[in-house]
Amino acid sequence: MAESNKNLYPDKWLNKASAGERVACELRMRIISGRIESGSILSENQLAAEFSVSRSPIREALKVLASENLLRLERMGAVVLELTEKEIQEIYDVRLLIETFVFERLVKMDTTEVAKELSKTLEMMKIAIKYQDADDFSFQDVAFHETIVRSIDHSHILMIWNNLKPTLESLILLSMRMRFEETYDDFDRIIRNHELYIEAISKKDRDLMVQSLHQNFDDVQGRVEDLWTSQQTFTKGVEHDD
Amino acid sequence: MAESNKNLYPDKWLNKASAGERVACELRMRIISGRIESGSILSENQLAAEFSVSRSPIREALKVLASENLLRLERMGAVVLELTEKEIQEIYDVRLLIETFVFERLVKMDTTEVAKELSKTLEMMKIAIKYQDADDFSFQDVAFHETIVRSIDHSHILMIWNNLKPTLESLILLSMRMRFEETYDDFDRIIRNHELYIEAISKKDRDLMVQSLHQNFDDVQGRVEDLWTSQQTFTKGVEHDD
DNA sequence: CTTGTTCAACTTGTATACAAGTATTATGGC
DNA sequence: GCCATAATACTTGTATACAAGTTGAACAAG
Repeated sequence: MAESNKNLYPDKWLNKASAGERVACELRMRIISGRIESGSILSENQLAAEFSVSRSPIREALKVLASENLLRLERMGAVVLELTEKEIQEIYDVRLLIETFVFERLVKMDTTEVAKELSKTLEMMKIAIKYQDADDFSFQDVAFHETIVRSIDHSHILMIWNNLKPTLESLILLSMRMRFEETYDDFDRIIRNHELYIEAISKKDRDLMVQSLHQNFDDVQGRVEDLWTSQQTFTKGVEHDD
Repeated sequence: MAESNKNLYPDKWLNKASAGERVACELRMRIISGRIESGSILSENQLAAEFSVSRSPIREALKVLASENLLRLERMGAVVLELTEKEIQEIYDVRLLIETFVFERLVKMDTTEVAKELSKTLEMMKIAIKYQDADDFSFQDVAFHETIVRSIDHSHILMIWNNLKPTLESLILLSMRMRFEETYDDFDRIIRNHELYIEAISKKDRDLMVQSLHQNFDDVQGRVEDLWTSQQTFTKGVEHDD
């Protein structure tokens, strides 16, 4: 029971974060993982007591999570929203929108620098696999896609990404932790897909890009479905993780 | 001097708003209109004194404006960012992305209800023109596009819209106030373009939609660059999920 | 004049206090 | 038992207080 109070969000990603950010990251993970059930009503005082901080950082965190559509702020309390399959699909829609837009810009640019950066990140992902570090792997995976988004220097597309990123990060994190517990074969395929992605960007091959983009989504999607259907199995896995 | 202190944001839109929201709306207008110069550094205490509220609502407002890319929160003070031509262009990129996505969904749905709602809003826009009320007109114009976005019931596309909306609202508001002072002919064309838009949605005519969408952009401000070469690729992805 | 140090006036982040409003529960009348 | 009303215990929104850190200027030493 005490174990289930352990933080889901990696502490080492919170080095210089304020209390509000810490609470937001942890709450986000708990909501997406299902540890906090959808439909629950959270109050500021209750959360402040639980996290041993004042209401100020809690308010900040709730505002952030509401903007990510994980909560709905009401008169009395914040209602936890469900991350349905439809929601996951919607996230995929947005990723497709963003990354396709980015690709169309990229084909008009010199992509050698981006490809280099992506290759570097991919190397790091391989190391993370070698040392079985799901968190590091997730971090690099997110960084991979952020590199792509940032490459075209478009502040509003970047804004959309910044809104999507926290949810995506949490999803990937939970998904990858599960995989490191179970099947290892998946990672070869993930790495190959990323290599395809880099190749598509280097060669400016639109079809290859769409193909790898879809496959990359399937990599996350498949496991996410299990994620909320077998909540207990997952939580156990986390507790053993320590 | 006294005149320049008048609020730019319409009071009647702030009926039930909190102090934080009021400050955010007013600050947004001042930044976008240029009354607050880009590069200025705003501090919480200074703003609290200026708006005669405490730092709490000010902090809330600054967070919001930072998420809209109008400010950059730094160690000491919030730096006001410039709304360059490039930025305006980017906003239209996103509008084009969103509304094209929405249209691709709409053509698979029954659009009679949406068209009806849009027609109603358009009627109100005409009334606003008749009575020369720039604020009402802007309100209905924004509502028109929000109706379109909401019609497909896609929470993440709606999130993107919600992020874009405040800036867009301010831009339209300022633009329309200027036009009501000057040229009147524009409004006939604006109304016609919106009618085209409704027609495109009713008849599910993709070409007409793209045409009216582009013209609508030209109406408000600036030009739209040729970015929709990616339409084909993007459409593929949308159809994939059905 | 230049350089290094100290100090004072700022800044943000967090905690706490207060006011106004809402849901719930208790209570009184029937 | 049942309904209306009042008291109570919550809620949020805002104001204020405090802590920690940063900036920049005054100022002394060389």
